Amino acid sequence: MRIATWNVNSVRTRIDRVTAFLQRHDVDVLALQETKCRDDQFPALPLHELGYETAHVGLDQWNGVALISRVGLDDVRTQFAPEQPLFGADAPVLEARSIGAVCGGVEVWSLYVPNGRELDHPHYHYKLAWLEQLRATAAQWLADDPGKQVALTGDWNIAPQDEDVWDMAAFEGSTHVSEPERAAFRSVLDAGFTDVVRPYTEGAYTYWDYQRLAFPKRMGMRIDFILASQALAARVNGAMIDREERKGKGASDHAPVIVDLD
DNA sequence: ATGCCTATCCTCGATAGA
Repeated sequence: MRIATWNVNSVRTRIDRVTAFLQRHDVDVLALQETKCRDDQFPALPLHELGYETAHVGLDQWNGVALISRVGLDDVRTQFAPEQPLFGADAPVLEARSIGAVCGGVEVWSLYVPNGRELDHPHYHYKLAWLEQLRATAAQWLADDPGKQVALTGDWNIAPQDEDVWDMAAFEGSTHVSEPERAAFRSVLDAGFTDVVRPYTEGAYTYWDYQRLAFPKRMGMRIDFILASQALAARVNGAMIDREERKGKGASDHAPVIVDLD
């Protein structure tokens, strides 16, 4: 079975790239982030025509996450826990940042971790609270069922190690590399999850800014991850980052991340 | 060195992205 995750940065703009990607890599389950549309705007038809089921949650033009599967799509949930933090000063809202379902016996989550914006911004505290609740929830899943096969996939908006950005000096005082964010990411690993892609893609990035020729200059970041529970990690036999997908006109600023299971 | 930012909408400027 092959599972992929991709911050597509608008699914409507890039639906042709999505269908081409699914076919090019023979993908069974694809988790999308930043679909940037409402449920009624999600382009499900071309995916159904290829034999995939779809589940999507999107409230407006911001955020939005989806699961696309041809190996089953059961028990769909549009928040990882009832306690998933809300955002907004006046009227806090549950943003469309997580969707999970059981696909071919694996519980797959498409996660879009809040960006954080600035270190002193309310969004940064929201990001840390969101990650802490995800950790607590995922730890409880494994406490209830140590053999559970779970994939926490998506755009984590954290570069966990210095090698995950092209130049640490360029990120002085920025989000994505701060110690609290890195500690939050490590705490998810400590809860019983493993980055199953890194061993196969040493030194690779998953994101390159649209500006300043970042992609050809190799000024990238590794911020998209597939974390697997122990039972799932034991099935992994390969992984890759589809850097080709970042090339050309109309590319997302993120590349898809793929993992292969026995 | 696959290109000098891109997507959205209550759209021509503001907001968000990382």
